[in-house]
Amino acid sequence: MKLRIGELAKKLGLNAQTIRYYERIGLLPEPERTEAGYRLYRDEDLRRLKFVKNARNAGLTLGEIKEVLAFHERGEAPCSYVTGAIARRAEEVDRQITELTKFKKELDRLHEQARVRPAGEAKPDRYCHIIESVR
Amino acid sequence: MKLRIGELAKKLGLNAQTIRYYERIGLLPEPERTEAGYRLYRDEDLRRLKFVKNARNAGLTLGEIKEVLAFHERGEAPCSYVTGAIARRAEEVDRQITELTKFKKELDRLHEQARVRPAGEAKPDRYCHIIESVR
DNA sequence: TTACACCTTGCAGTAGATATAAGGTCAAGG
DNA sequence: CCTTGACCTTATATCTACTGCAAGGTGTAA
Repeated sequence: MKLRIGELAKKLGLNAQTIRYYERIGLLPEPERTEAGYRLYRDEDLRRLKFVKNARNAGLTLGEIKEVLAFHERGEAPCSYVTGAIARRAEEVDRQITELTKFKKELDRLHEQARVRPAGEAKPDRYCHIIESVR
Repeated sequence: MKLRIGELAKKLGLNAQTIRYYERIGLLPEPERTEAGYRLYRDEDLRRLKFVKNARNAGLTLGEIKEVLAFHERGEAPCSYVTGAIARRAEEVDRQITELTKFKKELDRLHEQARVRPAGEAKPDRYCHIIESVR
């Protein structure tokens, strides 16, 4: 019924350290403890942490997730905030894909450069002709 | 002829702090100083920093760049090392593009979800139906 | 009893910078 | 001569999202 931190971690595929970290930064409430001081998590905690994990998977930062949880605590629907965060993230991802695609082309070109002028022919005024040919 | 850190930074589109940081981690040698202690950079320093910037643009980590510069200092051609680093990076970039593309699809789906069930209809047992629908 | 897995806290480290504080230098204008 | 402002100095903290480690406590099974 009640889980210790290792069990909770395993259940969600997280590191126990990560869960403690989330608690420290206020993303998770302080849980109940056993007499020996072990953290004990209830279903509610499991749900909350699952939510955090999903939100991370959706690309929200921990800061944004904290915001969303704050909405929840105030009894407000965070959905419009979430929608905004997701839209921002989607745009960023789009930009990243564009960047990386250009970058990949450049890397392939550099790799070609490496083949063209073989290694060993170092000139003293150059660090490396491959890098030197970066555009 | 000789540049102060701000001029060097502007010339290369870098932050002066970044240049000091590079010096601190041993990527750049300690430059000459004026009597007042201001750093003075020569053409050689400019070339070296330009190289570092290019290598960063090529996706090498600062650690890898350090390696490459060490080759240079030993009078060896770093090109085969560089070729390896670039190949590794290219593979990684490919993986990232694949990941991000999947992720973008998921974000778009989530955005669609947000439209489907309008905000305001919060149920008490849920944090946010958008996030809850993350796969 | 001893081995072992698990838990605790606290602190340090990662990459690659960027920001801030508190102060020194230098040239121009009033 | 003095001030203003841009620039420089160092040292330290901050950012993100964790991860690792040390030193020790707990709980159970052989």
